[in-house]
Amino acid sequence: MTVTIKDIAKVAGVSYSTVSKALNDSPLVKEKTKTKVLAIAQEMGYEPNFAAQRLVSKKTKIIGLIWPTIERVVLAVLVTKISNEINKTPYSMILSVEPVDKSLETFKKYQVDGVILFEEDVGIQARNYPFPVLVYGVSSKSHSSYPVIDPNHEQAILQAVSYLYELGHRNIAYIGYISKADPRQLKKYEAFRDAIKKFNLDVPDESNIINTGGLDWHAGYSAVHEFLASPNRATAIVGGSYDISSGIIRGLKQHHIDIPKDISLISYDNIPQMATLEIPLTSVGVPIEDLAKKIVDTIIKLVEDENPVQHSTKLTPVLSERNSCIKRNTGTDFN
Amino acid sequence: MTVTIKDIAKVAGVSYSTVSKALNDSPLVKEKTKTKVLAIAQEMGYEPNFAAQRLVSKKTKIIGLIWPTIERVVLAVLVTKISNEINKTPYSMILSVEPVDKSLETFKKYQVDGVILFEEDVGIQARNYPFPVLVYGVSSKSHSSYPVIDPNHEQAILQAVSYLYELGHRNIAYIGYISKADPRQLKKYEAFRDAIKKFNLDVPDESNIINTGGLDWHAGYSAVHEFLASPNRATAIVGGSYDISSGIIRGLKQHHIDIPKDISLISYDNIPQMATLEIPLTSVGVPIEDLAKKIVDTIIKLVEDENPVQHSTKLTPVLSERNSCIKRNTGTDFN
DNA sequence: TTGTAGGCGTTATCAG
DNA sequence: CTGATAACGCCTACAA
Repeated sequence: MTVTIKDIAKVAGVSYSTVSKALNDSPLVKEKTKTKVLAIAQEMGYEPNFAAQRLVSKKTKIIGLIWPTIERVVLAVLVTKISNEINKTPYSMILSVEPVDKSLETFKKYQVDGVILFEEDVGIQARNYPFPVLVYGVSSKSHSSYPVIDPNHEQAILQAVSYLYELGHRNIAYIGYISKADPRQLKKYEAFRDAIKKFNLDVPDESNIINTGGLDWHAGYSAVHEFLASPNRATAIVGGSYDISSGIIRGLKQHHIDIPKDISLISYDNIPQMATLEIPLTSVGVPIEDLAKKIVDTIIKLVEDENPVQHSTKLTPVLSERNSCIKRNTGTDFN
Repeated sequence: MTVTIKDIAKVAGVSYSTVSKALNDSPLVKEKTKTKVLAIAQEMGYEPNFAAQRLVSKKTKIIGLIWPTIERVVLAVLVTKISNEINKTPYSMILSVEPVDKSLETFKKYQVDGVILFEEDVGIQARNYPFPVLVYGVSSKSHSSYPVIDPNHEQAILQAVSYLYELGHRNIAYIGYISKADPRQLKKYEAFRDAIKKFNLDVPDESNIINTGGLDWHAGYSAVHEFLASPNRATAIVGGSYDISSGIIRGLKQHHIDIPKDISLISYDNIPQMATLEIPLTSVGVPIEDLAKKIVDTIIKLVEDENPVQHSTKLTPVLSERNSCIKRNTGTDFN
């Protein structure tokens, strides 16, 4: 037998509407009765009935998260953080690992208040759903119908290249997954091309750009062989993701190439796990906590605002130094 | 404006209680009106209001899943499968990545119908929660208060050792994480010891057992060095988990040791991903789909039964051959 | 400041 | 077979 406000009312000797008001901290009830009711509620172990609250409020206080491809570390970390953040609010999170369309249908059924979508595919049809949808990914025209939280890959990669340039590196390679189907990966690749062009470091045949063909550590590991086979080996590498870079470390290690003595390595993805790798990796990207916070703040704002501003946000990535890159003699020094 | 059964009632020219019955396929309404109502509901795009249904039914149709440590591939796969399975039922899943105690409190608030718990710690206090809790892990006295789905590590490991023995291997090593804090890992270790004892293969100093000290691929990778340093190197390895074994492959490869020509490798964890590793790995364990199905079936049964049988289940692991083990001359052959 | 009454959308129990 | 009607637990005008 769960205790309801009526039970409390009886014990407190007031009507249950008064209890309701007291519980909701309404200014319409005397401070004294309020504290009394609260005390009794506490004592009786009262828990509000969500279903009833929802029925009347028309809100579910549930945020849906769509994450169709669950098996990658970085996103797993992000999901964890998002869940943590949501749990700090009155909302809760419900996860769907089904395909996007199906997930949205399910969420519609469940009448969630809002949806966070980890965009993995390009073609997301912007149907009319009865809740705001926030996309985490690359902002562009293609899905302009939804607001987007964009971790600003291009700026992050530019920071990485710029950092290496400052350290004196003039031959810089990129090892990442170049996938037409994944805007996030594509963006990083393009950003790298732009960055080295900006610094006049680009090589005509793009031999300093290696496509891993995948996103797991093994893809990065394998790419190292290709990297080492290059006639003019770069002195520094930008790794496209956490998993890939962890593979790169392994690959270089196998060939007894020291990081950072022989080769500097900087990675995209700014997550704490970077520090606990075999070699703590200097990395660029929006710190994952900030990212999670921003995503949660935004979706809740979208949910609670009457006329939400449907604009996208580009975040500001930061560079976290962890000693996997060192200064390099550029040849223009005077000694 | 969402459409309710009352709206349908008006259009159909019947009372809304009839609509309710029709929608629930009650035998108390004529087939003709039933189909008519259903058609209208369909046409008007009716979606039942979960909050209202829950309010009256006292059920939320939500299963909570507690998964405090999200960053491991095998469990991620299992969660995905469980989610898929639950989505085939009228239930939905809500995931919590918070610590066990806090998760349970949250779920209590949300009045979930049941909880699945991936046991990571030994000391789970069996409080009285208003829903059934199903533990995935090792069945033992320590948490006898909850029913447990046990993937039967001991039998799986025995199958692996037995399989290698049949192939002629007499020197078999185990590489896994031996953690007192993780009953699942501990169980596998103990099972291996028991298995080789059974076949009289045990070495006194246990030098054929290597503790990776961790569960990620890198832990397995590092353990290979230790393995190779052993004076009497085994001819076959039992890997403790998917991640660990993927590291072992890598480590052996680095030393130009061929699988299975030089060394046979069999792994715990029977997931499809085993087949897509660099070297498709023969593995033992309950197939992950079966596991997911069993878990979901069981929790739903617990939820829906009036007097649920609180007993634990040990599943039957299977061995899936994928050509990472070969026959070995035992020395007792006659040629 | 407090209590009364109506309603949120459904299901279930009775009469008709 | 069908239709009132009363819950379910809570919120919120409106009355007192």
